[in-house]
Amino acid sequence: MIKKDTETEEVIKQAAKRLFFVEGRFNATTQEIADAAGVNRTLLNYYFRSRNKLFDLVLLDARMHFKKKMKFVFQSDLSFREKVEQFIGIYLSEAIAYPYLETYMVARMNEKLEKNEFDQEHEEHAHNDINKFFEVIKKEMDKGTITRMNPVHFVWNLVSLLSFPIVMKPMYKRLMNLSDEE
Amino acid sequence: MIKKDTETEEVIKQAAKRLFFVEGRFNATTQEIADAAGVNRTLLNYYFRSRNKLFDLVLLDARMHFKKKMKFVFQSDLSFREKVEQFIGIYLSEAIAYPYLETYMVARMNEKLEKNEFDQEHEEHAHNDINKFFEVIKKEMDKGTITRMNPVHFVWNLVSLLSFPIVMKPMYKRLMNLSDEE
DNA sequence: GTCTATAGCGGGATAGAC
DNA sequence: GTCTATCCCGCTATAGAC
Repeated sequence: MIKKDTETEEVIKQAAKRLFFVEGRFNATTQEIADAAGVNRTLLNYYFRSRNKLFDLVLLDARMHFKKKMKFVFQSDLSFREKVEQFIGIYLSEAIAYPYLETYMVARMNEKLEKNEFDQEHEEHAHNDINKFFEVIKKEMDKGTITRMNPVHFVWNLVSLLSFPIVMKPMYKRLMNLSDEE
Repeated sequence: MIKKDTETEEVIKQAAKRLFFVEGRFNATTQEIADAAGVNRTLLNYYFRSRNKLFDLVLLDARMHFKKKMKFVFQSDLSFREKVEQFIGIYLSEAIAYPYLETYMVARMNEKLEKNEFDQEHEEHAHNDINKFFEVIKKEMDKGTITRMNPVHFVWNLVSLLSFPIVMKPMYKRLMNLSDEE
């Protein structure tokens, strides 16, 4: 059956996303992805040229998606407190929807660093976005709303508390007797 | 050259440890490990029967090592505050010596969960140790030294703040312009 | 655009000589 | 205990028919 252009492509990407970020199957083979998508394995090559390209694309997609949401919050005219609350809200809902995303990013990044395949391309944008956020925090400290500290540390602490439980869940769920109460 | 019994075995294990936990090369092949150890590839099979067995063994070793150190602290007669400080100290020095250990554990664990290969064996011991720690914390709350809360959450927060930076370092080092100040 | 068939390689594991 | 040679499998990628 002939599908509308790029439809199959999307199906494959969604399947890959689910495998990687929802189920945590980091070393999924092309066959497994194809099965999950309900398509023939060779179509992955047809659409994405290689396994690695697909991996990169899916990861990039996820980052863009998250960034767009965040940008929206920070460019709004909410109060600082509201912005942070929004940030937390989005962060958590994303993390619940894609519990393995962060772990996957770390794993992939290590792989790349090993092979010196790291691409600077999208790095500068990230720097800009984050630096803007730092500026906002600094202003807030000048106002005395939050304790003065290195803005880097502020974000760091925030993200630590939010993200760690997600990353470590599969592990500590076993070690302690936890339900999903956190 | 014939080496003293189990010496080569140790060399291989050390090499694997370094690759996994220090360099973060999670998908290292048997060949790479052998090269790093300066031995023939087939010796890995000779000593450990299979790649997976080696992986498991190295991981188990690391866990034991950490546990032993921790046990020593908790069985001492230090004050609660001192115990926590010791805990933090050990945790950080371990994390600096083996920056990828935690990430590796999470990655391996996901792999195992995928394949339902999870072994309960060493789980009960871990439960016991952690439950003891929980008891200590509870007593401390009764004394009013620390805010009353679920002990699980106390440990959780502590470990979050300690561990997250280590796990995420390779990632955020790139995103922000960080040295190793943390 | 989708499939079948096949090439080709890289990796894990084992046999057997030394 | 260590090495060489070899087997075998799983996976990616591509050629070519439909």
